[in-house]
Amino acid sequence: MSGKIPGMNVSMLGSLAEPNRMAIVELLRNGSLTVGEIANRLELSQPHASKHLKVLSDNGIVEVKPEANRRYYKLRSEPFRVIEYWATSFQKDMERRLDNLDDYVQELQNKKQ
Amino acid sequence: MSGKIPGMNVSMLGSLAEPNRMAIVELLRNGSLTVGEIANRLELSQPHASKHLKVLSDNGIVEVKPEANRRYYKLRSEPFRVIEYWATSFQKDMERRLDNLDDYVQELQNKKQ
DNA sequence: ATGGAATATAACTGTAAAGGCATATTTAAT
DNA sequence: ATTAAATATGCCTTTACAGTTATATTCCAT
Repeated sequence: MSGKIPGMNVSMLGSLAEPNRMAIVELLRNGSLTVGEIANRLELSQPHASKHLKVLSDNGIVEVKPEANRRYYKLRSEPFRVIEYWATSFQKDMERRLDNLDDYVQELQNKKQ
Repeated sequence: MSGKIPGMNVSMLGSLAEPNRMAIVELLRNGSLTVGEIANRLELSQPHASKHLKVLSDNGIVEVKPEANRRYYKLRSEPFRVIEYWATSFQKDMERRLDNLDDYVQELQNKKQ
């Protein structure tokens, strides 16, 4: 069962486009943390932290490792590879268009009519 | 360690994290387009397209070149460079942590208490 | 088994943003 | 001058989601 290659999708981006969730992600750069630790450091209520972590988890940004009472959340690397690839592809397209002078050609065509 | 990435902010990500705006951005891969062309191809109302373009413009994703009656929108490259750099920095941090066995160390520390 | 700690979740509220409609503004053409 | 085309913007409604509170669940310790 070859897993489908997860592409770029808006909901993944959306999960990162929220201040508290971005703060969580930045916090997890340094390694895994429990819900309580995350809530404490970011001064969020526990349910609030859990909710944001669920969004991040549903979008594949983080993964959980239960350890007795606690749940350790940590970043997954895949979404960041996907985002990097996506962003790079845009830069390549833009460079290519510059090389081919598509802009200039298109501009001329537009002025023709 | 590993501070914030200059230029990366959630509202920029948020401007891309909406289906119609993502569609606009993908459409603009091929070059600049007018509001009307964008609205037609994506089957959006003209005001709707204009509104989304304003969000993208306010966040530096696109730039405008007025040409008589029309306004040509095209992608800016900077935000994509910023996003790529940001995503790359996360992968580097994760690789580094793997190399340093930070996970293991942290796990031990956590179990100590 | 009982109590407490850590976490998840359901129900609720408030607010911000998407989407639609009408209109203002700018420019070209006649 | 007048008309038409392209675009922006303001107002309105609806929907989505962040945030709070209360409660349920799970696990450990005694």
